[in-house]
Amino acid sequence: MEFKEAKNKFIQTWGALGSQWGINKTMAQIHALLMVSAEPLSMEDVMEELLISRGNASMNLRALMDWGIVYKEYKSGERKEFFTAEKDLDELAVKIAKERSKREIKPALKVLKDVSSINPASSLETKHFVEQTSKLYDFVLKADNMIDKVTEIKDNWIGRLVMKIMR
Amino acid sequence: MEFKEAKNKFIQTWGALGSQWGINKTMAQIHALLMVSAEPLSMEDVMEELLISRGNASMNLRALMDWGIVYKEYKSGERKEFFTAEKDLDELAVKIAKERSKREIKPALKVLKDVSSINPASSLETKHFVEQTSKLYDFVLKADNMIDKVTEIKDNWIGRLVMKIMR
DNA sequence: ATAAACTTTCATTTTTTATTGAAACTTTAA
DNA sequence: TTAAAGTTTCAATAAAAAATGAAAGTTTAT
Repeated sequence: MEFKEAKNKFIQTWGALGSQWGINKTMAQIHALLMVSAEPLSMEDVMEELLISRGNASMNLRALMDWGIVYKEYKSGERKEFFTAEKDLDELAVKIAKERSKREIKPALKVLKDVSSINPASSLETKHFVEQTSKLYDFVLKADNMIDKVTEIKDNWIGRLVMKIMR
Repeated sequence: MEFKEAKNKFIQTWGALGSQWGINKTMAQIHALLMVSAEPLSMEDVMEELLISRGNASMNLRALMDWGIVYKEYKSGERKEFFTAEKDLDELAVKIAKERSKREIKPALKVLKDVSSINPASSLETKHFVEQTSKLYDFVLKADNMIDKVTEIKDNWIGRLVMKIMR
């Protein structure tokens, strides 16, 4: 396998993985492309490499910047904007985890809290419902807190140690 | 908010969360419904509650069983099949994690390994590519191993302790 | 053996999600 | 200022994913 083929395979795979995890394919592909590009790329470059339209490139680059995992760069003497990906993988994981927590888990938690707070006095059915959703609330809350904690591990002596023990 | 409303809200929310994480809406909704049902439900019950077709119910119940998070039950005297969800949340999380690891992460790892193994001798561009994809391979491998480990935590003395310290 | 009760399959249709591309907008250099 | 270079927006379109429903397939009781 030579470079071009490998690069393409990587981008396709990353895109597919993205869609399986609720991130749109193009967004994941652009990110993949920027990850393995030694130099910042312009929007034109991205369009050409991935064979996508200007609008698509623009929208997904914006989305990636909103997630904080792609940055704009300006080259002196050039009017165009250039883009680079966050390449530190710990940083990348932390940003993705935080963003998904904020966008998806936190709102879900609110709903879980609400629905588990109905008056369970009435039927057996209701009791079971309240019991299950309460457990789920606790569980999701714990999982979400764990994300916060893992996020801090690299600043944290015991955390690193623990990760070594567990491996 | 009374029971029916709360139940519906829970099912809708769980369904939406599912699609954001690459699980189809109906599949997540059926799971939600079974989670909060005190009694096993028949396919008919599921169809009625969620207003979905027989085919849809059948396919998604099968998928949930393939994931190992919904079980068939037979009631004596009844010919129909009934379904229940895995209600132990630790067990649920472990099964989902293992399944996604098997279906998505493992294949992605294989690709990462392949593409990072091309000969980097040639250009600077190629060197950077190999470097980045190798790092990514290591990172994803570590993350995947972590899933295995977390999976075992509840059987594991030091793991539980660690979780307490980190919280 | 057979027919009633029930489940599965899959070609077709519907719904949802992503993409295009051209017009509107913004920025910059002269 | 203005026009060239570049970017964003969004209504229309295309592509992908999910759902339907009727026919085919199973199972079970008699």
